[in-house]
Amino acid sequence: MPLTANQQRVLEVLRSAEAPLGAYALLERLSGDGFSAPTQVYRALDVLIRHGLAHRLETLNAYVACRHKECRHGVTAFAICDDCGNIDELIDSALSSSLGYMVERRDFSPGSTTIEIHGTCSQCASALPESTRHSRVKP
Amino acid sequence: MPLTANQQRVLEVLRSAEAPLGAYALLERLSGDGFSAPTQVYRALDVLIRHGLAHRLETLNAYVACRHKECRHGVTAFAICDDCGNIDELIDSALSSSLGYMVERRDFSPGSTTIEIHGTCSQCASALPESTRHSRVKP
DNA sequence: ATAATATTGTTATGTTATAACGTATATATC
DNA sequence: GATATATACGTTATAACATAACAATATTAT
Repeated sequence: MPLTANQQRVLEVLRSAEAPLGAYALLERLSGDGFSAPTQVYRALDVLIRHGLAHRLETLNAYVACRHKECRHGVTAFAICDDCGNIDELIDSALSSSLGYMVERRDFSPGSTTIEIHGTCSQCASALPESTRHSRVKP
Repeated sequence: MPLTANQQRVLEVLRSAEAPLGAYALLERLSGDGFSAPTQVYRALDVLIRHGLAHRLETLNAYVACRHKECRHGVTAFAICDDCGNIDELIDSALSSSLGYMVERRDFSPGSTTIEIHGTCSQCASALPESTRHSRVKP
């Protein structure tokens, strides 16, 4: 399924970003490129997310490009480094199983699942002593 | 640790609610009781959440009282019924382990973790045939 | 070609959350 | 008790995030 010009542009900006971007941050980087209002960004994001090409991080109100070919897998967990803003997109079968069993035991029929783990990535942990570390994003 | 009057009131409203409440919904129910601005609600929520007496549901921008005595356990997952709005607060050691192994393998040092599972609870699933079901909250 | 579907740009508005300020009220420490 | 220190308070204003509604255009299928 082909993307429209606007959807392409939003995806490109997300892909070249080093950290998750909010909708208004995206808009800023796209203004002068035909984008002039938040609606346009949200619309493109909506399509990208439905196609598994981008993800919304609920705890940050921000968006990232999917790192995988396409994300139509089961459960995806996000490891979010509060220090450098880096996102790791984790797919783990043991985690999926645990979740599956847990909800099955409760007779709960799961739709979509959000998992976001805040913390410190290995690089930041080794680069900086605990005391001098500063949070770039909300914990 | 004792709660102030305002914090008590917010907690009471949350406890007597049947579904998660947004900050402005809380404010509405508390106006005429000394509350006149969102800041007051957010401040009380902040304390309640830090003390493990309430939780924020990131996918709903809403708040619930903790169902446990006090929630200073490890990871808590929320099963959110999109049909009736009911919240189930799940603590599962297998899930915690899976998460623990997963991040350990990546040398990620976890702080707080958010897990929210949208879907349909058992009551709603049996009460209504799939086709006639309507979503009360976002999926 | 024509109908049905999706996307576009624009304007306006709704919803959620925080900043900044001065005041008040507790909680310790002396 | 007096004094410092921490929190909590109410108020006003504004920031940040997201959607509604509309008319126009472009795409796709029949």
